[in-house]
Amino acid sequence: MTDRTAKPDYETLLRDAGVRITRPRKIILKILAERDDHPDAMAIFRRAVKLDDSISLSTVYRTMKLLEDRGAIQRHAFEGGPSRFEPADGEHHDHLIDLDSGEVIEFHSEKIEQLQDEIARSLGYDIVHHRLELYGRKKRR
Amino acid sequence: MTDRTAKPDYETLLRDAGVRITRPRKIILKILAERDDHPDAMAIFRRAVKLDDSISLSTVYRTMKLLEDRGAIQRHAFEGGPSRFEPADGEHHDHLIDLDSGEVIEFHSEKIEQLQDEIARSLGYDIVHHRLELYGRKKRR
DNA sequence: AATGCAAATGCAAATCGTTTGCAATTGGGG
DNA sequence: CCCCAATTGCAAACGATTTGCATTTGCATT
Repeated sequence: MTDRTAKPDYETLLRDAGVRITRPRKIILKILAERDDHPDAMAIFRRAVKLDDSISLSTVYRTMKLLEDRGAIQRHAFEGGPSRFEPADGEHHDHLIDLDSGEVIEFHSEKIEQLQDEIARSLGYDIVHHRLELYGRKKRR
Repeated sequence: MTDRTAKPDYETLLRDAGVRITRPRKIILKILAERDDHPDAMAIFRRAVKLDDSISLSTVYRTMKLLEDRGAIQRHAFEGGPSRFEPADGEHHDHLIDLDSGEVIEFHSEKIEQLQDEIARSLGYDIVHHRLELYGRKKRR
């Protein structure tokens, strides 16, 4: 059976797509594979510099762009701050952002997805993509 | 009976809240009251200059900030472009953005709202606000 | 109607996140 | 191991928005 938790081997995938696997790209891919949060470009840059202090911020931005175009990562522009990224493996989900900590919690509701489709259809539109973000605070108990 | 389509008289409301009603602010309020789209700061500035060519873009930005803080308008950061605004009267709604024209269509789904609440609650959060945007294209028939 | 003064303005310069031009470096196919 | 286009680092440019500052202006007060 297929291991649904296995991360795709982007290094190979990208090389096969004609993308050069350079030192900076290797490092950024590694950081993305190991992260368990939703870092922004600067956070990725900081982590990258620890592994190779010659990496530049523009390369991080360029690489994020490249990975996004290739469908390897997703970019999220949560309100206020800079874009934050996450690998695009796994299934679609939406986000709950903790207003106090900035922490991002993922969730998914098939019901909501269906309702969105119905609404768009009834307005004469096909959904290309959507964005559902809940901004909240931990319930004090 | 109450006229549910009546726009609040922001001029009076603001003055009573200790905000000075200046020439630029009068003009911007007028533009907002008459608009039927979701203009960004530059669009509002362009319309304002026609009524008083001494208005500056920073005043538009400052006024949008002030109105937002006072709850008189809502700011929407749709993907890609600059923030766009709309008066905060009327009931809550979400947005469908036409990817080809940039046109914004408003909709509301009580069912989706309820589902959101349920989800946040089950995650231990209170929703402060949320953002639901559908990006789509007109169905070709 | 004239006065006083904090609030608001216009302008230009600064900021933030991100992109880009360019000369120097490098991956990886031949 | 050569070659050359792809990629890099750097610095400068970018678009949206904010800010410092000297000047103007609402408007509460005489």
